[in-house]
This record gives sequence, structure tokens and C-alpha cells, in this order.
Amino acid sequence: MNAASFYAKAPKHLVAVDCIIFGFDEGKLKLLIMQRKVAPMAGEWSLVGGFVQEDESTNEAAARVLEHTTGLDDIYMNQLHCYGDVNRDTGARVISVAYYALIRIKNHDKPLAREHGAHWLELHEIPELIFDHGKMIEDALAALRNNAQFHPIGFELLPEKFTLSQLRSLYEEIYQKTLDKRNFRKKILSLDVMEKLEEKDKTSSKKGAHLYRFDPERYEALKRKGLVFEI
Amino acid sequence: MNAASFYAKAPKHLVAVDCIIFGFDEGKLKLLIMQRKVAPMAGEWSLVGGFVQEDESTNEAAARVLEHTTGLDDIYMNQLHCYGDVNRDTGARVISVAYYALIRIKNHDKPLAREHGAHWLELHEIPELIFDHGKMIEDALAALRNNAQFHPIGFELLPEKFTLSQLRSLYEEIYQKTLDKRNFRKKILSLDVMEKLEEKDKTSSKKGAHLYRFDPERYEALKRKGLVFEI
DNA sequence: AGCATTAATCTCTTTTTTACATGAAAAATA
DNA sequence: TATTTTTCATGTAAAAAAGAGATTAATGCT
Repeated sequence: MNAASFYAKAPKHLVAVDCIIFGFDEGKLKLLIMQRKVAPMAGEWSLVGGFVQEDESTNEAAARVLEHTTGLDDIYMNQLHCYGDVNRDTGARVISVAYYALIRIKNHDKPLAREHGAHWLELHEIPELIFDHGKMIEDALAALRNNAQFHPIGFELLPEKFTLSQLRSLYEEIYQKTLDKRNFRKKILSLDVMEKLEEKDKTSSKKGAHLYRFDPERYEALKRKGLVFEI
Repeated sequence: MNAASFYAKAPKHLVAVDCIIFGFDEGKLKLLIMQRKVAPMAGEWSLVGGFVQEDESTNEAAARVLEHTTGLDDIYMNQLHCYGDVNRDTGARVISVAYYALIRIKNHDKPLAREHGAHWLELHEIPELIFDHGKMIEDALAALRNNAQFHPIGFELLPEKFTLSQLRSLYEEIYQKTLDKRNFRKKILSLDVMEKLEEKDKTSSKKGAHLYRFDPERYEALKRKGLVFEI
């Protein structure tokens, strides 16, 4: 068999990307989901997605879809899993590569998202989703929890300056359990990736809590090294 | 836009699966790789792979490809990652979903593998591979290491009955470092997933080492629970 | 019989994790 | 101005886990 027929004989498939977009706002972990515009299942809740084009990688497709709905580029995104069941999409056979993204809600383009019928919902508010999107969210949450244990990803979700309480409440949201304040502080500071600022945040206390900022160099070094951060 | 044109407008892609097949034999971690039969790159080393058909899921495609070369079904297999760069395959645009499998080398059909030009090679013997297959192996090794920390996958690679030394040397191979005998024993036994047999294996010592067998129920329970097993 | 070799156990030390209580700062209130 | 309230910030002791040393056990070999 020559090369041409080898490739020519193989079947072709529709390939989509779906994005599980996490954000953290007002102490709550949220997901960006939207109402589907096309049949089948028009009007139903779904993840943000789109088809992979001829001239783009799957990663690029995911970034494109994300930017299209949030206006953000250069954001933290990881491939989650490829969902390849024959009948997972009821409209046609579509293989979907799912990605999860972590964004700072404050930074994104809210009107743009609204225009696309996208909404930020807390975990417990998520309605029934189309196809296997519910499973994708489940898997993404598991991956996020896992990832948070080995990489200091929490920072991706917080504003540039944040207090230790905010960081802790993010982890509490991710793991859905309360953490000991003192030990959390001890542990996270021992990673030595944060810079303590003179500034204080007084929105939640009279005394005011010191703001921190992560040190990009140490942060990147730690990300590469993949240091364990067990909670 | 109606449903028909929504799906009809989207481009279609060749989708392949590639399998990183790990085995453990004679104290060494090995990989099954083969010589490619078709152009381009015919004769070069590559992973075992194939195209996803219309009527099968990507998981099924991977299982099919694996059975085709090893004769084994019902084996431990995990999806690794979807590789979607536009030019990753020099023959055509092919999106590849990679899987890694763990098999007991003794069980597999060696003549069948040979027939396909497949060879078991140790990690340090792996030659340059086509496309991004080298990267896939790297990623699979990282995933295996990670996975071994959270799931007692070691058992998938060992024969039914094994000694603690064999199990330890498997972990030593996976992590490429020597482990303390006493502490390894303490740790692994504390998981309480193994059954000590009366039988002894005398191939490597005069005294003989007790054989163990994993307890399927406890093993499955532990796999579900995902207990941490840090080395 | 004594030696060599790997297996197995026991114990002690060091390190890490966990649990827990109190003082400090700053603003609001009386 | 003193008192109260609220959250921030810190230290220490007990418990658990990991690491390392030393000893005993079984058995074939010289």
C-alpha cells in the first residue's frame, strides 16, 4: 500500500473542543456555561465549544473558542481528556477534546460573554448539561483538585494581589472542605513563592490583612519543578 | 443555522490512536515499539497505532490496536493525551489520541507481535521515533510515574504471584532510583492489599522469598479510593 | 561446620504533620 | 477615652510518618 491510499482509506471525523472554564469570584468557584444556539438541543445548557479547523491545532482551537467568549488570551489552559464515544453527540459523530481553563473573572469581558449567552454559575447551581458535558465537568473538577496538589495553580484564579484568606478560601472551595488557617499559612508560605506587600486589604477586617503577590520567577520555577503542595 | 448545516460546515479530520505499551520483564521496564510499514517514514521506529473507525469509540480503537499486536484483551489502559498539532504527522493532518497500557509480558502473544515487526525494548534502548512519538513516550512515562503514586498499578505489570523484591525493583525501574528495602516493605504492606502466600520463590536467594498475590477486592477498593502511595 | 547471600524483623532517630490557644491591630461604639 | 468587636498573626507540643542502623533467620554452597 502506498502512502496516499493509506491515509485516503481512513475515515474522517468531526473533531470539537469543549472548554471547562473555572473562575473564582466573591469567594466562590464558578464555571462559565452557556445556552446552546443550534439544534439538536438548542436552548439547553452546554459548555463553550467549537469545531477544530483544518489549519489549527486542537490547542489553538481551544484558545480561539475561549477568547471568542471571554475576550481573554494567554490564559492558563490544560487539556483534560479526549471524549470519543460514538454516540456522545446526538447530532452527529463528534470526537471532542476537552480543556479546562482557569481565569480571573474580573479580567474577562463580561458583556461579550453575555452576548454569547454565557453565565457564571457556582458549582451547586450547574444545571443538567447536554451530551457528556456533565461528565466533563466532573472530570475537570477531579483534575483541578489533583493539579492543585502538585502545582500552585491557585494563583491563576486570583487577582494579582490577594490575601492569605482569599487564597485559603479558594482552596477550600476547590476541595470543598475547611482548612486550618494557621497550618495553611505555614505551608503556603514555606513554598516561598509569594512576596509580602506593605499594602493591606481592609475589605474584610478592621485590622487589615497583608496583600501578597506571587513572585513570577519562583512561581515558574516551582511550576516546572512540580513541587508537591498537599493540603 | 439549522442542525444539518451546523455539522455539515465543519471540517473533518483523520483521527488515530497510538499506544504506549509498557511491560515488565526480567527486572526491566520495557516498551513495545515497531517498525512502520507504510510511507512516509516506512521502516522507521514508531508506536503501535491505527485509525479510529466510524463505528468505534477511541477507547475501542485503542483496545483493538492493542489486541491486534499482542493478542491480549481486557488489559489495563489509560488515555494519555490527545496530540493535535497540524503538522505532527508528515503524511497528512492526523489528530492522534495516545493511550498507555500496562501488560504482563509473559502473557502476550510473542509470535504475533514479531509478525507485526514489534519489539520489546528497554527504556534506554529506545531509538529515535517518528513524528511526536518520542514525546508521547516521555509523557507516558511521566503519567506512569504520577499514576503509580496514586494507584497501585504496579500489579498490572507483574505476574500473579510475585515477591516483594520484584515489586520493589519494578518501582525502582519506574522511578529510576533505588529504594530502601525495609521502608518499601513497611509501606507497601501497610496498604494491606496483598496476601502473603506460603509458597516461596527461590530463584534469587537461598533462603527464598515469600510470594505475594494481591487481593482483588482490596485492590479494586483501593483503586477506586485512589489511595496515595508515595515512594 | 562454617560461610555467604538474601529475606525479614525490630528499634531508634529524625522529620513532617496535625492540633490547638492566645495576643495584636484597628476601627466602631459607648 | 475606654471598651468591644473582628480578623490577622504567631508558637508550641503531641502524634505520625519517614529514614536509617543493627540483628536475626533460612538455606545452599564450599
